[in-house]
Amino acid sequence: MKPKITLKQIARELDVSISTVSKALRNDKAISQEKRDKIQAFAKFYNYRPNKIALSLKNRSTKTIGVIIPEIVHHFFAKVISGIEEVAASKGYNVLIGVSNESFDREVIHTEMLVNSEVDGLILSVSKETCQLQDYHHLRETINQGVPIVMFDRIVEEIKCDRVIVDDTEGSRKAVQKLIDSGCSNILLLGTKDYLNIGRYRKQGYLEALEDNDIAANPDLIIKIDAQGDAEAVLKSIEQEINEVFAKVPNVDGVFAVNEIYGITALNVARKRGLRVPEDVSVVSFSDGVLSMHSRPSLTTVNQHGKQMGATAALLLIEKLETEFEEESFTTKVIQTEIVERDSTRKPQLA
Amino acid sequence: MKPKITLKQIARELDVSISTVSKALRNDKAISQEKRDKIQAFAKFYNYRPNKIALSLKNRSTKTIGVIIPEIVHHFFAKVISGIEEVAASKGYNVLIGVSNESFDREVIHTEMLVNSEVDGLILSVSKETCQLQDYHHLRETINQGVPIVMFDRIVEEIKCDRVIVDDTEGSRKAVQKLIDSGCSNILLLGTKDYLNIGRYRKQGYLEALEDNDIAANPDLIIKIDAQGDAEAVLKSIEQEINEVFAKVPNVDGVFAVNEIYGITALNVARKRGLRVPEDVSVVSFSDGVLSMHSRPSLTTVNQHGKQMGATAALLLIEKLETEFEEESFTTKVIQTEIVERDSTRKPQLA
DNA sequence: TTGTACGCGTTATCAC
DNA sequence: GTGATAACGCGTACAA
Repeated sequence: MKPKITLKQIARELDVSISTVSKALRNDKAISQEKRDKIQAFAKFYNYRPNKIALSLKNRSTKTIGVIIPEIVHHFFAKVISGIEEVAASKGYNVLIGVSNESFDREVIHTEMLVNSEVDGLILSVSKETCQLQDYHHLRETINQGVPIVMFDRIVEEIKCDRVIVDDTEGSRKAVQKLIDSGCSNILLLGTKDYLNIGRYRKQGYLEALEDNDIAANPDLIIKIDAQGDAEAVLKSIEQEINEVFAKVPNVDGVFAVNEIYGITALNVARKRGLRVPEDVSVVSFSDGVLSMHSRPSLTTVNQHGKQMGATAALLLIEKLETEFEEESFTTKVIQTEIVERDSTRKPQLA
Repeated sequence: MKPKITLKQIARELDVSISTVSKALRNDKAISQEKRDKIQAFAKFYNYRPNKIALSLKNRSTKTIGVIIPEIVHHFFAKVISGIEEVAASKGYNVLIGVSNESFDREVIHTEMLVNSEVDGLILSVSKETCQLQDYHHLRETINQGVPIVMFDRIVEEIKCDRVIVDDTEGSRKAVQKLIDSGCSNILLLGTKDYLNIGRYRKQGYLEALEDNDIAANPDLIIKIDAQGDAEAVLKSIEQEINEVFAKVPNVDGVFAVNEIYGITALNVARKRGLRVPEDVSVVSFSDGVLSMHSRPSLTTVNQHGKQMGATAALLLIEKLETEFEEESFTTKVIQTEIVERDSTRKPQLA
């Protein structure tokens, strides 16, 4: 039954000035012990809390971090947010979230809304559409307005800002090397369109690993999936694409998928075709989810450490926000991936 | 290269008063057409945007909704947020997120931070710990401060507020009925501790379905999982519990799990024991995730419609925020569940 | 030791 | 038509 109370009300109630109350509450020795005690007790009783909006206006800082992601119903992004949230909370920051839904327009709208004095800084992963359109004016303006940006995962190389990325190329290389080490030589790459950096880099890692081992790349074994629609439809379409490859190139003995869904689907398709996993065909995928742990056989993955990415991005941003003299220097943090070996790959054949 | 610009700066630049600028920008006919045009052009050129913080202070409304959830790396909650976000964005609201991590203290801290003039209203699902401690002072205070609350999923019956819940009991009843219809009679319930409403209600639905069909409940077939720790460890422990039941009661022919993980795990355990799914044992689970679609066989589930829950909660809240005369009336919306039939259950035996 | 005045950016009211 | 003023809630430099 206590409505919000302000300094002014306390002042009137206790018959002192507002600034006396303000000082008393910050325990300013200029105020007599007696008054301090009295005011503090009163404030405590009425559960006084400084109005954050007023403070934000005064301090020109909202202690709030904006986060814009393409999609929240996605384990990777959820993990990133959890990392951001944890760090932010520990440093006294709030997290304001916008979801672009892979749309350029919504990304721009969210950026403008958030940057408009609502957040001190922005963490974002650009939408697919933005990658395609290559229109980054909203990001430039944000930075010009003095709001620092940290990009993660899907970064834009043309924009100068702090970045947190995964060692995509290296992660892929390691994954494919693992397949090769366990005896695979006809390795299918389940990738995405190249306009996404992750699609490009992961393909590059795949190619590097082949080259390292003097295996010629087979174009038939590189497919770029670009399915759209609802989940069930996408699944069907992926299944079909994979099926076609298996039909065309019967001696496929390894699959490297750029994400978990593709990996699981490949695994299921292979088994439906009567192939044993991992005996006949091994599967590794990049991963951001929970599917790999629960599939049968469980899926060997390249762990992206989403939570760590989020935490790193938040630390980078808060550090920038809290250092006075901002020389124009930008950091790029590369989060190392890690292969989590499960049952969809064979142990390396030692000699 | 345009730093933030304020009314004051425009006024000085154009040598008029601040209020003239303010009026001109809102196209007030009191200002001469000439000046209006000039000011508007100038403002547009410098990309003027009213400072939201100042507006919040003035209007005593932040156009921001606070959301507190126990866990964000969880498909169900991610979906709820996506529903909230979508509705909020369409109504011009922002979403501020706090994650309690199932901790009472963190829930309280987040509540206090958010309610402290930062948000106009709160949407929340209480943490497990809060359910156990039954300490709801932070929620009461929030409401007393005039900040409306909408609870979803994990609600607190002692607190009067709007609610969005799933028809847990009915959903469970339907699921178990489905198992019975397809010929099951020894149905294992994989539940959780009763202090969570969802645990209690889902068990109740299970019991109701049995009773409806004159099947006596077997205590050995009702287990309450309460695993904690990291994901892999939890998984092992669940597997073991399920294994023990199968060993003790060999004629189990159906499993009803209160969540997807338990369902998938049961499915995997059954198959590892050489049982065929769905021929020997059928499995149905409540679901909030993506596992069910990708498992083999795919899992029949009770869909919770998380996104719809979020959207409904947001609508309820915004409606309350935007209606002037708030009579003390609270709504409880029940979101209907829906059985999504996949391959872990047999088709009903017709006669 | 306490109070006054000012500014953060905005809008609304009222005077000129 | 236009501008000065007050108010939202706070903190702080400065005056008393």
